[in-house]
Amino acid sequence: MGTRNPGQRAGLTRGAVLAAANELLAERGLAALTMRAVATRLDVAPNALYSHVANKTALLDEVLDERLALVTEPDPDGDPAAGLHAVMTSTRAVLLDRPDLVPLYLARQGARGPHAQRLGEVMLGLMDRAGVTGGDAREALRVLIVYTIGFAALGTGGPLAADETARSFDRGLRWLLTGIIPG
Amino acid sequence: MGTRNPGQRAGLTRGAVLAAANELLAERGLAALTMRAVATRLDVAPNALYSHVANKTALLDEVLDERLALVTEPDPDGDPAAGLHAVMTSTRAVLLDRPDLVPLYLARQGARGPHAQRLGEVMLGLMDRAGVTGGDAREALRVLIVYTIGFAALGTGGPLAADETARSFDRGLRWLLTGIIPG
DNA sequence: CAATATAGCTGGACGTTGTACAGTTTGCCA
DNA sequence: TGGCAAACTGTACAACGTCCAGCTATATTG
Repeated sequence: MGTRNPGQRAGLTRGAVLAAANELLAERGLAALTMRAVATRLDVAPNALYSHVANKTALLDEVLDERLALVTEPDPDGDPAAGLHAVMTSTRAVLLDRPDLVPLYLARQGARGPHAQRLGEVMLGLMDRAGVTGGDAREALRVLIVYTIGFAALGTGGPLAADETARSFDRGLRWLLTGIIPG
Repeated sequence: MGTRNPGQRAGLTRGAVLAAANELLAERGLAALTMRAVATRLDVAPNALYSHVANKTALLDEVLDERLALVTEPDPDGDPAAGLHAVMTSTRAVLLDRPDLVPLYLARQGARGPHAQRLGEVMLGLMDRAGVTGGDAREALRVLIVYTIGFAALGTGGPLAADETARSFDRGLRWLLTGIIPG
């Protein structure tokens, strides 16, 4: 019953592999996210995954970017500072649901996937409407991203409780936004 | 010549193990920092390390904290904001010299060693002198640490050059400090 | 409809990692 | 001088990522 069917198609797809990886990550953490574990969950031999994913790094890259798809986009015509505030807050919340992921973003020096790119463009658009452009905008973008990812990384543990951490995040974020968009 | 002496004391010390780990990290990066590599460098069997270090995690913890000893302490009687600025700038520089280390700080949810603790107290002292106390001070401390470690993590790669990144860091840091210590 | 190519899967294996176990050797202290 | 604890060794194990060679069910072609 549960035994694998030698030489038979299991109907494995790239999406199924990704989904299994995500489930594993949510249920048992990053350390448990091994190729073998993903394969076991899909009732498949470990190397079968390599028909759909180049290697583990590539798999993680996709898990990473897929996560960012959950960030809610702000109203592009609303108040720019409020929009930026909303994006960063949402990003932090999304990352906080998978704390193990965050060190990976940093080890990879940030995300480069399509969803990450889209978010960056949205934020640049908001800044543009607030009169922050060119190099200044890119610098500010970097500051906001670093701050948010950093807080997601350090946000779960530590001596402060969750809501206190959320308040700290919010205060610092406002300080930054005030600096970026004065008045 | 290079052969090991079976059953003979090699004069290994905890400090030597730590030093070897640090060298390896500096010369070949985190991926090359394996127990076996450390042992080879000390001309010793891999498991000999376990007489001096509990396990690899403990070894890394000590490498991590040792690194923070290099952060220059500020004048405790100078201008508080300037002092905080100096500590964070120094911290970033120290971490930037071992970029591989930074994701580890984040994976461990911050540093807990004695040097990390000392730095925290110094910073709290500066804030106290600036009139920021209690929960406000702890929140501000967290914000500054997260920002600095985050920037060290994302500071090396990316589209901007090193000096541009340094300038971004400085701008954001000033925004935060202005928020923490107005006027 | 038959022959062939191909993509998806399998078993098995390799090299590397962290670390446990048991034994041997050494230096120190009673 | 006898013995003991600490330091070090060889050996081994489980788990990891990933490669290779085969088998097979499906898709493609004549």
